[in-house]
Amino acid sequence: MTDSSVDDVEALVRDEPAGSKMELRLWLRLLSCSNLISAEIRRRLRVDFDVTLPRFDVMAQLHREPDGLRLGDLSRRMMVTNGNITGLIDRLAEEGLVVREADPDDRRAITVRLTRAGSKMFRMMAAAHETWIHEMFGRLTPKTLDRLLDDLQALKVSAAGGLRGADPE
Amino acid sequence: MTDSSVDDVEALVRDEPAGSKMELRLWLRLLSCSNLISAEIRRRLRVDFDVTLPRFDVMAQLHREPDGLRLGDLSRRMMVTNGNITGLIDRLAEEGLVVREADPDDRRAITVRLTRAGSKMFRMMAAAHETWIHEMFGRLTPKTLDRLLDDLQALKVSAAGGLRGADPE
DNA sequence: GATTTTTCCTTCAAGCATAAAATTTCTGCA
DNA sequence: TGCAGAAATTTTATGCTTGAAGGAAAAATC
Repeated sequence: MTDSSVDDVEALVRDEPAGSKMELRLWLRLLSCSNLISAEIRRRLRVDFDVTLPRFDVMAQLHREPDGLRLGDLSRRMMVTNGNITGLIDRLAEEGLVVREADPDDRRAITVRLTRAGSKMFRMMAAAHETWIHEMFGRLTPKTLDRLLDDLQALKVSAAGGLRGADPE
Repeated sequence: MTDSSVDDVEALVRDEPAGSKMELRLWLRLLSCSNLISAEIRRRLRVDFDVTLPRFDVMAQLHREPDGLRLGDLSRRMMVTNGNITGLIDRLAEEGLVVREADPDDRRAITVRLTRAGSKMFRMMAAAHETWIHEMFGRLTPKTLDRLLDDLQALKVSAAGGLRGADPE
């Protein structure tokens, strides 16, 4: 048993309604930013390229690995479940954008990579995507941008430390 | 025609790979924060209360309106489509947490409100939710918290201005 | 070498979310 | 009055996502 149990008790005893409300507001604001932007990106991917965001994300990962990725690696990188990846790759393969390849050394494993068509398609989408991001983020000053990058990193660390079952070390 | 068209041209002509990369990094970081936190909240809602986040969100809206809300208002507040709300309310009604009520003045409209059981359930979940948020956001200093609140507001404004079809005024 | 455990992937059932089309009801207007 | 159009909701088809269960292959253990 470590000091963490003491911290827990203190956290339960301490009541700070003001601080809690601020934290809640921040969470809601973060969520609305994220949703606003991702909804717009989804919309543009659909209208301009007839592609969904998850498909785009898969292709982005594969584009960085010309030799392909195992399905398990893909699901870990995208932080989604295995079953999800199976379906996404099914659909992308139907469209001829990716191919599944058996691993000669491990018959359980399957490697996926972009086809030539998939790679070409991704490069077009990535260029558009970058300009979209600039349209939406471009009104931030470089200073604000830097600050957000830092502060969100701090938030990420804070949140990761608050995960249930997180190791307090 | 305003000065904004001039800005647009300049934005197109200007090429700033460094700035664009920073913007992309910021977007990915924002997304990973948002996903990390919302995944944890979803997990805890499921484990502790056997409830999904969308259901929790609906109940949160209804809890603020004891007289109930029309389905259309609900879908606008939650920024989701009408069809989505129909299904969510179906399921919540099956569980006895909300009730649909016909509007006597407008036979097209339907008002939804929390039942007593739904209200009780929501109050329990909301209390837990607040402590979860504190566990994840509590390591941020008040200064960082304020700064994030401001900077995310600026991002929201920037992004809203970059929506396709957005009025440049 | 045989048995257990782990890893990798797929399948399944349920729920969430969207866009587009359909239904019912109301409103405005000629 | 009659009727065109708008508004509120539902339906439909499709796709994403999850958690849990299952099967096949590899690795670890005895």
